[in-house]
Amino acid sequence: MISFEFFTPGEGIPLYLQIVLYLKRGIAMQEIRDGDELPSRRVLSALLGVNPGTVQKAYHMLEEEGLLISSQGAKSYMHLREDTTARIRKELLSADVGGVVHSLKQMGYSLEEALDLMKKLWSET
Amino acid sequence: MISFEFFTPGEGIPLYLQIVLYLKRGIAMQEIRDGDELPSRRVLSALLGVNPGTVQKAYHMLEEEGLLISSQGAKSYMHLREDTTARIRKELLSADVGGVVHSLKQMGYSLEEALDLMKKLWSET
DNA sequence: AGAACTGTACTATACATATAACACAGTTAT
DNA sequence: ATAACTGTGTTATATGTATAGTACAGTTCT
Repeated sequence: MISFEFFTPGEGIPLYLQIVLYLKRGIAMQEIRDGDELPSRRVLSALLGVNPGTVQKAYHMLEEEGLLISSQGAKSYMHLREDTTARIRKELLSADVGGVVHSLKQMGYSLEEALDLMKKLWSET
Repeated sequence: MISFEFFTPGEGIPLYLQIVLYLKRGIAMQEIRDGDELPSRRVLSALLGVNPGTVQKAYHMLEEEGLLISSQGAKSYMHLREDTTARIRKELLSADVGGVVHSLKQMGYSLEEALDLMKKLWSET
């Protein structure tokens, strides 16, 4: 059963996307594998303190991406092919890091300053 | 007059916040200085192709932060004290880079991998 | 004084997000 | 078979974001 113990809701980005993102990160670091069982919509919504419809929206989006399989009445499972992990990993990286590179460049940072900054923030957290 | 020629609208984050962010980045890199004149609500909205109310929301938020001064009928100007630049710079960095450091750590990346990744994306863009 | 600009403030509409409260059908375990 | 779970769908409500259109008051320039 996939755990959500490290899920920490943030701000500025829709809840259902945060759930999607959390699971994709789990896929990227291979903590979530093919066939893993997901909490039901009702259970997860109670666990996270959000609406069942919000969880449904997240699960449904993952199903449309082919990462999740669900059928009426039965439990839901992850569906990950061999090349899926690498694809998700690449997708997340370009979205996460790419945005920051853009910001730092616009703020006039050099690559060296950006690297130093990342080192500093990495050790602080 | 403050220029918006490098403003490129993104997705997933509200337009009025993107305008606020763009100006704060200009402040952080000291391209925008105390007393600088801003485009009027109508002019900027036409320039960016967005609604005047969206620009007003952005300007109003900056005014509430004390970074902008506007009075009825007159033009709007930036209002930046000595310590403001450093404060904004710090605020942006912790928000931008801090979020990515968190993501990369959650995805199981090492500092070295993160640095390599930033170098790669820096040269690509 | 008049024209053209400025900020400010409404109204109405539309869409996305999130909530609550249901209902119904299929699966699983006892 | 029954109970308790599962996925799926509906309705209604509320809030935030973004749009269009309009209006009014103050400022600036000629």
